[in-house]
Amino acid sequence: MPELPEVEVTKRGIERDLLHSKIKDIDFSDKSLREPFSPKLYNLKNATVSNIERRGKYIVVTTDKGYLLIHLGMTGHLSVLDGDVPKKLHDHFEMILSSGKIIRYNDTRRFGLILYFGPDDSPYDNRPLNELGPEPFSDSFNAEYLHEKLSHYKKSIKQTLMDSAVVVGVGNIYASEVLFSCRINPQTAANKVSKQKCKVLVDEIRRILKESIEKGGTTIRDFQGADGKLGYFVQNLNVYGHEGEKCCICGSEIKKIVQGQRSTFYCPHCQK
DNA sequence: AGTGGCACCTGTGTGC
DNA sequence: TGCACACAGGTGCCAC
Repeated sequence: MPELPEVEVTKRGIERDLLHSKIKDIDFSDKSLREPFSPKLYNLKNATVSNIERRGKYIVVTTDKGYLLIHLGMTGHLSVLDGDVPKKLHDHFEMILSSGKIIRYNDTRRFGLILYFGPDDSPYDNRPLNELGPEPFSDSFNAEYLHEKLSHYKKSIKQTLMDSAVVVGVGNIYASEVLFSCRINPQTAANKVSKQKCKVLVDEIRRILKESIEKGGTTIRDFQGADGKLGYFVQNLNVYGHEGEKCCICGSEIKKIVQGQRSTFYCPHCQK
């Protein structure tokens, strides 16, 4: 489901109900996500939420009794619900707020991650957050940085853009879309991408992610914001999922290839 | 240090 | 209709 825009939309969706509110109770299932749920999560009972941030594809909830780190994996989803909504299949975690609302986490494939960090143990100082590359919207993500970083990688630019040590938040959909916008062939070796192209990459990554956030993210199968709304950026996808269709620029056929066990979509004519 | 392959898990669509 | 298989928005670990 979620790349950076979808996580940002989710974060904004829970913010109004969760920020400055009190967590009355915590509940989680006995099935584990990427890691098992820790009983320490109960430390968040009666905690007051002071901050909610997105870092890469992670959501960090800060309280006076510790931190909650949430990753949505492939199929994770947070919703804000009224207290009397019954649990559904694959609901695995929830915070019951003193307002009566519930923040509930559903994750079909359980590739997500929910971790607790103590008040004196910032998640920013620990894995996985401390190994992440720069935020795409930050000043430290610029053409100079990207060009230097790419020089270390011989693998394809597409796979390299999806590497969270290089830049966070660009997943399988937006990697294809960004490279199409930049007219870069996804199979190009990362260390062969010119500094000029790096400048274009930085600009296009920012533009596309920003536009997607504004449209509520991309809904391919099941993504929805915390309010249940679907994402409309799917209408702006030019290549992802468009195998066999005509390129909107040149009219030639969009191809699908596999790189690192993930599908890549591109226009062989526009992206040389 | 970088890289490819695989693992984690469930649901859905396709082709035989 | 049933079955086998491929594939899906992510990430971490392993051996090379």
